[in-house]
Amino acid sequence: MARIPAPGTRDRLLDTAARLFYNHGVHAVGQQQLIDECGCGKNLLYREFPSKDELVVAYLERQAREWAATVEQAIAPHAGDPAAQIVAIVRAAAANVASPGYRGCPFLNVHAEFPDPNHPANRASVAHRKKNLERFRALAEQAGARDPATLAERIMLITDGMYADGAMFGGGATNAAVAFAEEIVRAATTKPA
Amino acid sequence: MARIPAPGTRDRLLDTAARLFYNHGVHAVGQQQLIDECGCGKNLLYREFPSKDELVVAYLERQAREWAATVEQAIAPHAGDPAAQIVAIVRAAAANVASPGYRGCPFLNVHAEFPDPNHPANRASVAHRKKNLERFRALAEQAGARDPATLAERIMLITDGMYADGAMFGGGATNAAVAFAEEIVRAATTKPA
DNA sequence: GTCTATACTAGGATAGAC
DNA sequence: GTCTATCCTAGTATAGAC
Repeated sequence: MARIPAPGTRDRLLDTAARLFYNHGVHAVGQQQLIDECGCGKNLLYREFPSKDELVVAYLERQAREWAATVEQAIAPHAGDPAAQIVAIVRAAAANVASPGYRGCPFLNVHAEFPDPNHPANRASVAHRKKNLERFRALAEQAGARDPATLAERIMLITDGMYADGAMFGGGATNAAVAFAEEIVRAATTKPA
Repeated sequence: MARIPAPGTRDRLLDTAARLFYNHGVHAVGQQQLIDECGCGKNLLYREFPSKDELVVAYLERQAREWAATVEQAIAPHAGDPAAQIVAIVRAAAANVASPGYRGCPFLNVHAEFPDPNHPANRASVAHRKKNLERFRALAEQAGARDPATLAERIMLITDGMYADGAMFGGGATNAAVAFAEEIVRAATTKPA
């Protein structure tokens, strides 16, 4: 069995691709540019990712893993308090949006570049959002929301709106979005008088 | 003075470009494809739009004109009732999102394809959104909102979230978004007891 | 064997000439 | 409307260093 050659190659390619794809858009980045910036040979790129489509999907999966880790870290301190966990996730998203170099939600951006619903990149971005919405819905249910589906939908509206604002205006509305989310979570989970 | 050749040419080019750009994304549409679908010659395209960048900007301006007309029509029946006008605009946006073939906000989509803040298409899309936000703020003020800027920001969050939802899931959250907007407009404009 | 680097194909891009 | 120039794309294959 052949020994694994240059163990970090795949990660290095993926890191470079993620940076370039996010900053310039997928279509604007050529494979040659990726190779140049990564400093590896073309054969390695095509050994690890036989096509650009597969590379784009791997990029989205990498972003999804990163986001999942961010969420885990954000909700851990609020174990047993699902209402606080919802707000903590919004707060983590807001921190991303407010960070320098923010350029919009990578899933929404890729989706805009690949409108064909049969394209693997399109499917991957939609799948990620479905998982996120479902998580909000589950937390809303655990929090005893009167209408968990509606609360989850509203939280998604707020976070997606915040992503758009961050991409366009640089994140001026993040504080307002977090306060908004706090308000509606409180309103949806407290018993009416 | 030379007579104007084929008066409808520019509009026909713009209509075709709008359809193709919106459905497939700007980068995915070649000038040759546009010529083929429009049925005109290459010289006409480059006479009307010397570069693709200018064509993209013209496309955005066309979308902005359409949206402005939609807004005028939506708010006219509610003259003198700025709170109702805000909701009417959200309702008009929701109707767009729910219409077949919806593929996201054209300004957000173009912005995702042109990340360079110095690119004219980027500037055009940001400018359009600034105008929209300002309109919401002015209406919120006229409606006597306690905090017009916050109400406007929240309405923008909701509409942008609705656009993202429509692009990804086909507009399942439009009704929820309109109801949400109605609620917060009412809450922000009614006097507290 | 593992890698970088280069050459190459086939096609599509913008743009301009006529 | 056709034809050309120039460039860039994805992807493959090959040459040569270590």
